[in-house]
Amino acid sequence: MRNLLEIQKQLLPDLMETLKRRYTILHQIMLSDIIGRRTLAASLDMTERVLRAETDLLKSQGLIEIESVGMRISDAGRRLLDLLEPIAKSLFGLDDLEEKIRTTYGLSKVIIVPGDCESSPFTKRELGRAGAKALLGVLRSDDTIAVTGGSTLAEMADQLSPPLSHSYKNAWFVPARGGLGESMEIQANTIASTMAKRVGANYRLLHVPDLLSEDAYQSLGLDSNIGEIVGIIRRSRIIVHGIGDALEMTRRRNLDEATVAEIQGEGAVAESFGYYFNEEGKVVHTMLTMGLRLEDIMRTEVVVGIAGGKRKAKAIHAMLRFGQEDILITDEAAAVEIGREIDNEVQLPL
Amino acid sequence: MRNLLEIQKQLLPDLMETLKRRYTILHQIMLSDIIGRRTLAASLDMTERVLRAETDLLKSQGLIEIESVGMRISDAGRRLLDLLEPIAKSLFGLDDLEEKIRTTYGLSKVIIVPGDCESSPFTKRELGRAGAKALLGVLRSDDTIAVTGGSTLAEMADQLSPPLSHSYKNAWFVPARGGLGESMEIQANTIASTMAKRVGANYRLLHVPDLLSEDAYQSLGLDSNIGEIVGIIRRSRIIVHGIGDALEMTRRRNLDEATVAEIQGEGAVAESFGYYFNEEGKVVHTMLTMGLRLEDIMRTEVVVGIAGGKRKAKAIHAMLRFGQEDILITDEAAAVEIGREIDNEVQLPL
DNA sequence: TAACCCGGGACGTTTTAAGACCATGAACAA
DNA sequence: TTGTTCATGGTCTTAAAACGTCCCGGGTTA
Repeated sequence: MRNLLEIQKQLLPDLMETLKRRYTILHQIMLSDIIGRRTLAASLDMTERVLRAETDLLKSQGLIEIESVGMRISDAGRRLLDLLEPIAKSLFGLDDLEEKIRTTYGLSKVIIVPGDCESSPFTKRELGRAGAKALLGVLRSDDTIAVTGGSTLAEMADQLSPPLSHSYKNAWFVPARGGLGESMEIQANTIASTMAKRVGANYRLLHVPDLLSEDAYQSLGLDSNIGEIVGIIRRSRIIVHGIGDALEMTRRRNLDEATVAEIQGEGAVAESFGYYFNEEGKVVHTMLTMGLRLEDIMRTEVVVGIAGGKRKAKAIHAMLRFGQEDILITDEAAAVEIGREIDNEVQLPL
Repeated sequence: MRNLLEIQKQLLPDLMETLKRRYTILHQIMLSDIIGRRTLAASLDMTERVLRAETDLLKSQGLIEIESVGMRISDAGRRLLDLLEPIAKSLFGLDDLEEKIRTTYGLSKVIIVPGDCESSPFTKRELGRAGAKALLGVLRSDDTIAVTGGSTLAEMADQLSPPLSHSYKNAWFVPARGGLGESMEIQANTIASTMAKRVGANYRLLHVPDLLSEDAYQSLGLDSNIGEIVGIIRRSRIIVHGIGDALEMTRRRNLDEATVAEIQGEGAVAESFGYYFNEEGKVVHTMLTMGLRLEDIMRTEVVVGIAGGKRKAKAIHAMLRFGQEDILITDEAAAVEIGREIDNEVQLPL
């Protein structure tokens, strides 16, 4: 059932909006027993004219009856509404959840794609698409954008397609951090260059390992070339970062057991751009690396976090508590978990 | 799955059109491997510009890839097509069937509503709605319309709602025939008056029984009042008639056993406006009654037949072979049967 | 009976879709 | 190598649809 909608959404991107709108109108008419056009328009916050177009359609479909005293739902309309209810629930459910998360943590935007990244590669792709769309929504023509690595970011880069007739040839994509000992495709460097190519922008790479010894850090810091690119990175207006589970990231970074134990001992649950966060969103561990620093993130105008899957819910939630996110892209599985935790928190003080 | 599609058809009738269009385009691109805009536009009979709008959208959805050599379907597009196939079948199946029936019997229009009248009252209602819509499509402001009786016609009358801003106050609705010994709601007289009222037209009634003795026929024929209304009936520009199973109609008319046996013996399968037809569409039995005669039907401009349900498929088919129909409104159950029979016919000569 | 709200009509404005052309570039055949 | 063909993508103009807004006659209600 739900599946069909997802399929159609690809061919009819504005299907959901229309469906929601008409459902809402029909629903409102049902609730109101009988209601006039102007009153209805006001209560739904629509202009009279567009409402009229919709009600004319509903009438021609036999879903409502229009009389001189106003509009009322027909039997067919009532039946349709019944059939539509479960669909509408899930349709509006995510909206509500987006709004809840948004207001709770003061974000400017939250996007939840239906499904679960962990179980479906399609959902992961959708997550990437949503991220790409969100990025294009905030991207200006001469921006500098710092991106981290990770498979989700890689997917996002793949899904990034330049909008028709808009030039980003003065924009710069840079990696937020150095390279991890991982496959090429999900390196921050790779992602920065892919994104740049896809939208017709420029890119700079940071050729240093993510994890540095004190010595190496000092000596590399003196390199003028590296210094320059780090300077660019730190002045980014936009950061797009994945969010990782702390434990998983220690493994991916191949940290030694002592360090892993230390990080775990500090209660770290989330990792992003080289910092480890505990459940309260406090930084509990910092890695000595080149690239973005905590203070840069604080002053960055647009911080876009992107991650999905139930297993990452805790980590995402920690990042939200950290409080620097502006836009969150996640999936239903993670969002539902986060919503649950928000409810628990609210109930505790009672 | 199918269910949701039906719901959407009600709430999003316009989106279904675009869904079809985009599916067709995507499908064609898939079949063509790689194809240019102009070539594709020509093969789909669209102008280049509107095709371009669609392909731009398909591209932005990541369903096709546009290169300098032309357009080709992407992996995601191919997957989507697979998923969409069963849906498209039901979306297009009926259209194809309509066209097949239409061309086979030289009709001007065939409308098939999804479902089965016999099993679902909703389908019957839809049949009525479709009939009403079709009638309004051919109705002029000063027409005379003859209608028969029957439950389907009654439903059609109920679903008839006057189109916005069009006056039929010079139109006349008349019954095609006299009254049957049946319930009031499905009398031709009742239906004619209901329809007339609903579109703001006039009506005349024919107060004679459907079945007449020779004597009665002669004497009533001399009545000037009846003569006048029969004259109007016979000059109708439009006839809307139900189609009945022959056997069933003999029962409804309460014919005596001898007559029933006679009609059956003649191979009658269909009944409409008082005539019985065999499988080949030949009139095999005529009832002595007032109202429309065969020769009137021959010269009538617009003959609209409306009936549904698998059980009536044979009868409908016989009427099509009779060859006087212009518009046929039926349901999926009957149409599928008819389609099957057409296929058999075509294959026989091979 | 007066005030109010209804649907439906009308109209000017704005936005969107469509049509028509052209520039440019890759592929291909001579 | 060069000319031709067909592709995309851009732009300009025009036609049409959508929209905001106001008004009118009619029915309902206080």
